[in-house]
Amino acid sequence: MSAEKIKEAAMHYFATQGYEGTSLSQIAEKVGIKKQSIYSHFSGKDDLFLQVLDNTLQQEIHDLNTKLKHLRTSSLKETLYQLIEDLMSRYEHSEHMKFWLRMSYYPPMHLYEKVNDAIYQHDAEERKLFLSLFKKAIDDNVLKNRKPEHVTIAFIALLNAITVELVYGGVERAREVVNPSWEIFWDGIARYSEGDGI
Amino acid sequence: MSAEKIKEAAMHYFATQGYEGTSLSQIAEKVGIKKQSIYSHFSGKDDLFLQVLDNTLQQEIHDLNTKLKHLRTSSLKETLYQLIEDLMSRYEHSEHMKFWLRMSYYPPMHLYEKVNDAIYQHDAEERKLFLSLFKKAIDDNVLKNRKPEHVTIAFIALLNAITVELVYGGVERAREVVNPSWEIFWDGIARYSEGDGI
DNA sequence: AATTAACTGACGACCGTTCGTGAGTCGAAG
DNA sequence: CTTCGACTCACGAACGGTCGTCAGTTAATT
Repeated sequence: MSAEKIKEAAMHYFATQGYEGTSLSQIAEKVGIKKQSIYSHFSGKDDLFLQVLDNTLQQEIHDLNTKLKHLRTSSLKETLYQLIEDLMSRYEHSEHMKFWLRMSYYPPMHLYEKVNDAIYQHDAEERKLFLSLFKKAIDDNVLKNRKPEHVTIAFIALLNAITVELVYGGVERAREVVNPSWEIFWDGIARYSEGDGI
Repeated sequence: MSAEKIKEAAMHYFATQGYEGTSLSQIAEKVGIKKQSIYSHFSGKDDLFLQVLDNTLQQEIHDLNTKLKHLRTSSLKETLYQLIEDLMSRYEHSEHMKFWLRMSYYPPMHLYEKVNDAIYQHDAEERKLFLSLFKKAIDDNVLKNRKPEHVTIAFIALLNAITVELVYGGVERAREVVNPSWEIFWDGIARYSEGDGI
């Protein structure tokens, strides 16, 4: 019960202020307890952090899976575009993702290995899902003659670019980047770039 | 003399551990002095940080300018590709850029406004330079019928995507992203996508 | 009676910062 | 050539705070 509230508060501050910039008293205050009481649920700051990290990883992979399941009937073009839209709305509404991002880029140094393992697991999962998407599209003759692995890499790069814009300009600024980048990307991969509507 | 060494050391730690994760004693130790001596040159941690930030901003803009000047005779395709290569080699060899990046993404909260001003200045300069590049290319009929502003945005997004990969996978991982992303990007903007060799 | 979760109190370590001091440099005055 | 004062730079000592952590206690629940 209270452990969940602690993890929520911790995630919020870790996401907005980083690991070093967040103190246990700050977390405790937000929950409404004293900082020493955190030790009733976690063995220390690192333990709390790693549990938050673990929760977030599972959440992220789960989100991605259900999202792709829902889009299985759509066209590739629509699926990809929806993934971009989804990225932005998730960033706007979920602290999970902000936390996940920040720790992907700049984890606390003394926990680097553990964080990296989690990231690697997530990235591999993500890559696998996208790859199957593009393989199918190539079989359906939708795409230019490219290796599906390369298209996957480029699409993830596009998502990363939008993500960066989210981090440092928020949703309104990311919006300005999406359309130009998306159009050029789609032009770059689609066999017929015009007149197939979205 | 010693102020320069302090700023160098500070930049290194700010870049690798963030503002909150860096202590003055750590910086002093690297220089070979005591932390109190830093106050002979700077009025405090914030002052030191802001001076490092300022140096870095100037360096970044200067670098970009000279780089573009050197490339003025090359074709657009080669120019853009060289800018990507340059991004990676600069990341590999210069601490300036690592510092700059980290503080762009996650500045210390109480200095947010000042950092943001610097970033805005840099981004505006960058956008201006790229824009003139693409405007000229459109006049030369090299590109598809797109607004130069949109191409600029998409190219900066591409650079950002590569930058992200640099941050969290280093140069070797970024290399894997560059070629697929670059080819698709160029296919997406160039009027004739084949046979103009680079 | 046993377990749990919150509390109070205190710990040493480190943080950024201030103050006063002393050693070194340099140019001008004697 | 020496002496003096001003200036620069690094120092030790110490400040009030905050950090993460540990130990022991209390009150409520099972």
